[in-house]
Amino acid sequence: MSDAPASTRLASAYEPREVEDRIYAFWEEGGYFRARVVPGEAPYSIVMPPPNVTGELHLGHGLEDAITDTLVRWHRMQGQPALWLPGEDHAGIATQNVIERELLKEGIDRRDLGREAFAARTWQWVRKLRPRIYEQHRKLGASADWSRDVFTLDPRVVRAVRTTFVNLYRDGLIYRGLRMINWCPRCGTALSDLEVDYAEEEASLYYVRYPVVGEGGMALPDALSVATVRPETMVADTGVAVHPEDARYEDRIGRTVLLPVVGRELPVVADEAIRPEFGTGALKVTPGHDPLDWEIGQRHDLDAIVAIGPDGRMNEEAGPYAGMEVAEARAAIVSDLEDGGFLERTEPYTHSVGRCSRCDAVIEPLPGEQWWVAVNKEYRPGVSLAGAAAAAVREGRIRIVPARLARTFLNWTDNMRDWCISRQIWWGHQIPVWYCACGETIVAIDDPAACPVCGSAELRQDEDVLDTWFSSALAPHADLGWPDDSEDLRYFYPTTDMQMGYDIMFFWSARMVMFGLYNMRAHAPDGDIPFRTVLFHGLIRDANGEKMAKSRGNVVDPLVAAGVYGADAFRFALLTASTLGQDMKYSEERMAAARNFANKLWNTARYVLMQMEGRHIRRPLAADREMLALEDRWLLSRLEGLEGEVDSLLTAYQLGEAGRRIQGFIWNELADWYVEMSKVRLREGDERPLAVLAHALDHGLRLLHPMMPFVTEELWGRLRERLDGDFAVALIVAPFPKSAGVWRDEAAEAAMDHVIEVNRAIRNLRAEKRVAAGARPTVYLRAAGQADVLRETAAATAFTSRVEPLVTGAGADLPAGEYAFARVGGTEVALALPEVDRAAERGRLERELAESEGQIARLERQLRNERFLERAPAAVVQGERDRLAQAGVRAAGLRERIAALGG
RNA sequence: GGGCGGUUAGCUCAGAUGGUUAGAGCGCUGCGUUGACAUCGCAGAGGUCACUGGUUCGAAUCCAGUAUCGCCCACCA
Repeated sequence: MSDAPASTRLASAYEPREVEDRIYAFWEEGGYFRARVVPGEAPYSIVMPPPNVTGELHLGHGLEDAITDTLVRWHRMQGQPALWLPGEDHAGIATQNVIERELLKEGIDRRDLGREAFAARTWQWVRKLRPRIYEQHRKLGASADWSRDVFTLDPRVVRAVRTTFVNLYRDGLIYRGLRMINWCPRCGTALSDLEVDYAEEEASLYYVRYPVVGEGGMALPDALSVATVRPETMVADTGVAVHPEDARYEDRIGRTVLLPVVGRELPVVADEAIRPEFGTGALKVTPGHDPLDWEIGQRHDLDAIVAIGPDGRMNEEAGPYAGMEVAEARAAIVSDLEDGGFLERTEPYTHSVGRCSRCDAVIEPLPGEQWWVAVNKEYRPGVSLAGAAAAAVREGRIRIVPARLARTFLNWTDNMRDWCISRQIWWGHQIPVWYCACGETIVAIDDPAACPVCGSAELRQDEDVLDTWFSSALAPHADLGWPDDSEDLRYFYPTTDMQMGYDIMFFWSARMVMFGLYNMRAHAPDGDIPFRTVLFHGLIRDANGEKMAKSRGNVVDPLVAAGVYGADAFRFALLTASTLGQDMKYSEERMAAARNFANKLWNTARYVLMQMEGRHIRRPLAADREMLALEDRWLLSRLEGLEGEVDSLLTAYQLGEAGRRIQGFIWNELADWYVEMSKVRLREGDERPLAVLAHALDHGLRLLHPMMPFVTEELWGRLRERLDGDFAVALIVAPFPKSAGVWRDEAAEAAMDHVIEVNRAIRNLRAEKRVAAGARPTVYLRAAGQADVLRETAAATAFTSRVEPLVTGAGADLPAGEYAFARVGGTEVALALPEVDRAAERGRLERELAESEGQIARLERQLRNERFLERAPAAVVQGERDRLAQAGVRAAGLRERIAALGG
């Protein structure tokens, strides 16, 4: 791009398609994404939340790329070695489901294929998907270090996972245990609590009569009623429970009831967990199918019968109902209960039903042998996985943005329960545990060759794989090389920032903190945390506020949006659409607006470059300030103010606000005012604006580059050829502007504000009075304090407002004739008119007077308030006095003019 | 049952530590082809900042409460 001929004119509209690929290739060829280790320099590092290899990127990834790339580029431009570490996630259940669906299309069941072949097939898919994911990131301009790309099944990650597993196991933080689990019958695996989504669903509450058994096993006419939403689990009932202090059932405790239909005798036990006010106050206890019942069963030594199989069908324990789906069995049992006279009544009932977050199947609570992480067990005195994570946030070692989400984070870590990490699927990190026929269990990082006890080589590896989030939890340190003591790990860890949607706060951030602190604990107190700051962005919904989902058909492909509007526009639109932590609605209009901004920037640059054509420009020096015109000093002062604002906003992660301010400067100050004012001077041979234009464009492009990298790089490349000075070879590595404070000029800003307001007043009068567009009426500017300023900018006023301005003192007389009047501060604007509608003019002036008097009344009230005078800062009080004085002058002028118009 | 967020112009949203007459984009109205840009320019209309009370010289902003929409967490038979 730097070899573009200097005479090349820019197209009149920005064409992203002709720029983006070329610029991205230019960056890659320059190696700018590759982070170097520079001892002594503080690095910046951020790990990409690895997209699942299930498919293409969605809008959320687009937003993440925009956020991350902005931060990385900003730090890179500040000279820091900046690492954006990309990756992809194998996404166990999600990917397995995708492949299963693919196979199903070919009529193949994965079980017929076998584990090995299934994995081979899935690897094939991964090899196809990863390049597509890279391609998408590239289109969006992501300056990630692809040379360090990590896939969560890479051998080195496998080693990190196994090492973590073994260490946790040896510390007693991983154990195998029989517990109540969430079973997805569709996926055929256990799930963690987080992977179950609960939703209210309409159901029925069945009241069922359990006859009381008398002495000798005779059924009495007496019965005990229970209420249940799951009558099909009756076949696995092993007791009935009541509250110990429930007077209604006092005499039933310890007796026996008869399970209808099945005919089994069940003990009546007393348990504190029973809520006497619910239903009948008596609970049928089914330890095999309900978490609460499981606990009650444990306390009272009741058997756990499992009557629903892993496939979600009733099994042989269900007797006559065996083989039925749960719903079928429910209907059949209800019908049988009715026939037997056991069904007392049925009421409609709404309760929450858990469904698999991956496939939406209804979750069955089942007892199962699974691997667990003991999150609350201490591995050092007073330190547990969950406790350490909470402490890191409480103590401020890890900062959460927005801060309010720290409460949510802590609420989770403070109440965390053991984490079920084993999954009965094939795609993932197989658990590094081997069983020998002799009974020995081997837990090891490397595959063992033989049993250390009996020497047998006949070892069977545990068939389960780990929860995908187990490997994700290692992301920062494992991606940087842990368990090796790699140079990257030493230099880039702890990472600086982390960024993700708040929806995966618990899945990912909390677990990364737990495992980071555990695995890196030798580097405590400061080197153990996985990241210093974690940002949680909101979710992108569709234009109606609905969650985007493939099943709803409302997803927007980021590449399509970026293709239509340009990657820069896409990024800028998302960054400025909302604030961190807040959801946003996707809006085509916003995309178009951002596209228009890119085009505005393009054309502003086009103008500047055309003016510079054939010259070499020296940038303005603060020492020459007195040589510059008012608007020059104004623009440079505004620019420097902007640089300070952008710096503090980006430091505070207020990316959107920073973007809006840069846009405001470029469009409303540089393009709308400075460029317009420069035209007249340049035409008359005053070349001073060139240096100012070039400098403002240069810095504007630098400020905007992190958010809109393509168009800025393209333009900057053309600009640097014509600017003197020691320039970086590319904008991506050019220094980010820092406000040096040399150009701040409050007097110039105040003066230009006045000039702008005067011009606005003139144009307003023109429009109101319907002065013909081509007419150049005289305008008298009777100025009190700002006469010099108005004279200095008179040529610009003449040009931009299409008038002949005459600046006079405040008291100067006006030639006879008709005028339209306006007042701006100490300046009275009198626009000469061919004729005037007296009544209309009088009405307008009276409206203005009323407004002015209202303001005066308010200010006087304020200034009579002694407490205000006493307590408000002097500057504020003075400001109010000044305003009152101005309002007085304005009102007086209006009254004078109304009088002059006569009755 | 706990916790959190939203409520600001017709629409979508900004308003970081309380301080001019509350902003932007889109939309709307009027005018405009002045060689950077019609993906544009100029001007304009449009808001009791959800409501009530409080703190303060001063509140969209801080506090308490209310309404409403939404989200998260919790073993709601």
